[in-house]
Amino acid sequence: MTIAEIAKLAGVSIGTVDRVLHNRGRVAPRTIEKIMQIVEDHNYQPNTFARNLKLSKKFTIGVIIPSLHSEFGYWQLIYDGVLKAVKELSQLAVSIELMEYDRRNPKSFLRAGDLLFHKKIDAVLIAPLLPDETSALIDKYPQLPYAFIDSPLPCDKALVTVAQNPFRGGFLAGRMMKLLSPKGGTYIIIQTHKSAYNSSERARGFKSYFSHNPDYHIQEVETTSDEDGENKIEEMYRQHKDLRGIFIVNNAVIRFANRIVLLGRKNQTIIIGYDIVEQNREAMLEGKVDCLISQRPEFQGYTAIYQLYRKGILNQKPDKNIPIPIDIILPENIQDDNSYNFNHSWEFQEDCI
Amino acid sequence: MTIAEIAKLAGVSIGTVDRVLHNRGRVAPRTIEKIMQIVEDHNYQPNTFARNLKLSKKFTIGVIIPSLHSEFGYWQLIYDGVLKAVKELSQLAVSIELMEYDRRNPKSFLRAGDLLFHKKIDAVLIAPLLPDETSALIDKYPQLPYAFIDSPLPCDKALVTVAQNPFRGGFLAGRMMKLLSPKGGTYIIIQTHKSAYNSSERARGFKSYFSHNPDYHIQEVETTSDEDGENKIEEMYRQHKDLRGIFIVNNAVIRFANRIVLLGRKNQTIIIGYDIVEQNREAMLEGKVDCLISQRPEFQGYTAIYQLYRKGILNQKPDKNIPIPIDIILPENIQDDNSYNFNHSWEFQEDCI
DNA sequence: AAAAATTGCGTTATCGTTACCTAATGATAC
DNA sequence: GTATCATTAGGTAACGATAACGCAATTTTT
Repeated sequence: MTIAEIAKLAGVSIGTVDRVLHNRGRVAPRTIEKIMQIVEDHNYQPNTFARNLKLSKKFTIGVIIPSLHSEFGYWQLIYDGVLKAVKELSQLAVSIELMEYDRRNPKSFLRAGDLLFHKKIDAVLIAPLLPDETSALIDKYPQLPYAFIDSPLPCDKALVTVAQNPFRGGFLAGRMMKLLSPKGGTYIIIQTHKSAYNSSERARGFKSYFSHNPDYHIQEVETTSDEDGENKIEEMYRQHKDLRGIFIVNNAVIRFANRIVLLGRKNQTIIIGYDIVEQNREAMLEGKVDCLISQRPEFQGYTAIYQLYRKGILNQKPDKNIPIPIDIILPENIQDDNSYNFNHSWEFQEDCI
Repeated sequence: MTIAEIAKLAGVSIGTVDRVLHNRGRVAPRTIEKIMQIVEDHNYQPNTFARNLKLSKKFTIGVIIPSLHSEFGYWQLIYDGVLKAVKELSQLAVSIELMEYDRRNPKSFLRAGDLLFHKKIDAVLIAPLLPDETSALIDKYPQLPYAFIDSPLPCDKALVTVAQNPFRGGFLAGRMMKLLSPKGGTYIIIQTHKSAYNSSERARGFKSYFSHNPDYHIQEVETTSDEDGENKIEEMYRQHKDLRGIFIVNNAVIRFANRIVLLGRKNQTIIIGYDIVEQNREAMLEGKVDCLISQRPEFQGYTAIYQLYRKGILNQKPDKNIPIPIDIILPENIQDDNSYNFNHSWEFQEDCI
């Protein structure tokens, strides 16, 4: 079904049909009705190729995420996925503008946002780690479609949210802790970004798993400065002779693992953390970390870009939430981590008959 | 950069440029050279929208998979993902032709193939469960792009393979067995499709995990007819008093779980199987199954269609292998199974402050 | 009542690519 | 010297959607 066919059926010209379809007025009410009837009856869908050819629309997505080199390269992994998607979609007029910020410095976030909005942006991919500032930024530029990544923001300002359920992630970490350390004792949750939604929810999920189990005593530790956290760990070992496990709610697990190994306490301590960033992978291979929860950062970046593209170029309604599976990584399957990385792929050949 | 611009730079008409770009001859060697130089210098990429508008190409993907209602609905899940992708891509001229077969009947596979190829097909999505027949079919129609799904075929006839590494899956199942049943004893691997590549590789991976562990004795059981397998299980319990775990290498886990519960042996037996099909989900919620490995069937179908589309419509080179992550499902995280299903999504709101 | 503005609709050029149809030019054959 | 052919190249009509423009026929304003 094309505009010309609709025009023929309605006994008008394509110009009139076009004016009806785009609500550009200057059409008699009876004509509008007749045309809309035909459009609905035949379920007319505009030809995407013709439409985009004519409009020669450029679709630029602004990307606001923390510094790529921060957090042990976690954001670089997200950005890898973004780049992969953009590469695939470049011939469909999609491009990006990257703007990094320092998540410990709210002003840098607002600055990044303002800088970005001075460029021509058609959509925004944002990691809403700073809820208030993100809300403020969106209120300042409310007309654009926003995709949230890595972490949800409990509001309906997002077109799509690509993130893992942090509560469930923490809950599952609890289950793994119990499997890996069945005896019970004292267990510690470490948060380095207390105010972050993901952090506190993961901690809540972990506690929730043990809430009815009297054998497991859960302690929480918050840290601010860098050395602070490691020192608190030492203190905990002194206080709790039965300290058997540590759950770090983010990718900083390597910091604490190193200290625990240094203290000679690794043998008695199960360490569970987040994300297969390079240093964590090495730590796991060296036996310093027992379990990692992964949230597939490349996939998140890739998917978020595709959702915005579908909205912007294809005019489709994206899924409101894209839940990221909770991957359990153990030393036994970290070799499969290429499964989690778009840039490598395993070869079937070697295993084949 | 457009064809018109190239033509201007080369001092020829767009018709000539077009003839060069499509190798349609009738151009002087010197002109060809000049035009190709410009094309390379400016890295000319044809406009996808214009190209497809002009060609108004239809891209139909033939889908050959086992009956949707077989294997407890596993293939329906794959097909759900296929449908989701096709829905998104329908406005980009993508459509499918489904052809089901009975994997126990090689002839039905060949018949399905022949039926399919009588229709206008531009690409094929195929589950190569029958290696010889698949090879034969491809050799018969070698010019089309093929995507393999669910299971690899060790040959280079596929444009793209979307599948999980079955060896690693079995290996990880071994690890989970050890975690869930740390005592050791006799453990059984059950295969219902011995000749299937996935089945035998998963079994091999599981055995490999325990290959240097004298505490775990691994026995293999093959079954053909339906009741046969369940009866063999009974026999095994009689023979091995220390039978502590069963690994079923596919989604038929429910069959054996039911029998084991009936025998009153569930308490002493850890049961690990594959795939969150509806019956397995229920079985896990009822405590009949302890661990499932999932291979994200919806994602497989979705991704495979997208890869073929990228090749067919966008003329891009798809990734050769798309490895599917090995998901570990436990009763504690099966509630998150919506994470594995495109059709549901969790709401952040309920958990938010 | 004349001028101005509005309404309703048709016409047409354009986006970049493709494929076909001519039109030159030069070479060869008679 | 003309007819025939091959080679090389230019011209152009689609593909479908869009939006500017044009032109009557009305209605509103002065």
